[in-house]
Amino acid sequence: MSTTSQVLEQSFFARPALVVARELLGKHLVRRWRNREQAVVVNEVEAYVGPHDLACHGRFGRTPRTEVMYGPAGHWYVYLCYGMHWMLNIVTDGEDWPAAVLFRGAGEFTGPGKLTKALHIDRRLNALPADEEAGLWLENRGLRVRRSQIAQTPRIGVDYAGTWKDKPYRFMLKS
DNA sequence: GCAGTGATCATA
DNA sequence: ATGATCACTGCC
Repeated sequence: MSTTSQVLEQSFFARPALVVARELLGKHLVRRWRNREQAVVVNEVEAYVGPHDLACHGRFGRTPRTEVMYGPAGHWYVYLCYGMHWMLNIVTDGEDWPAAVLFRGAGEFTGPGKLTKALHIDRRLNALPADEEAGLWLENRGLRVRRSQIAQTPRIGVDYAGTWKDKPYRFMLKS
């Protein structure tokens, strides 16, 4: 049993989105909000791998919204979807390469919109580094995830993405 | 199956 | 200024 708890640094995220996504399973997403701290185990993520990925927001190039994806890894990318739901992503890869991992589920919260609502996440976190000062960060608390515990499927809600809609870039912890 | 909801971006 | 689109959710 591990007693250590390591905050994930930028170097963890400055790798390909597919690698980061897989390794985020079993890590703890920690939220500090109004002097309370809540930690949930990440159990569902999706990788958006770059400008050639027809499901990735970076496919249209730099815009005000996607600018943060072109910046350094380990920063939050938060945007509003369908006028109601905040989507939480962490920027991956190197600078000038738009890629990110979407958090779809953690702890008892299933669905990206329900997760952000439960953790009080909105655009105030956009473009902030994932650290304790921001009030939202990731930790390795020593949970082991075997490859046999990971399920991989196509991503959700990207039917517009041509052949990229079928890429198995969604990673889930089997229960 | 589909309405709700509003930011974002292209077009003008 | 306008219109289309949207990495979702909840209710029919």
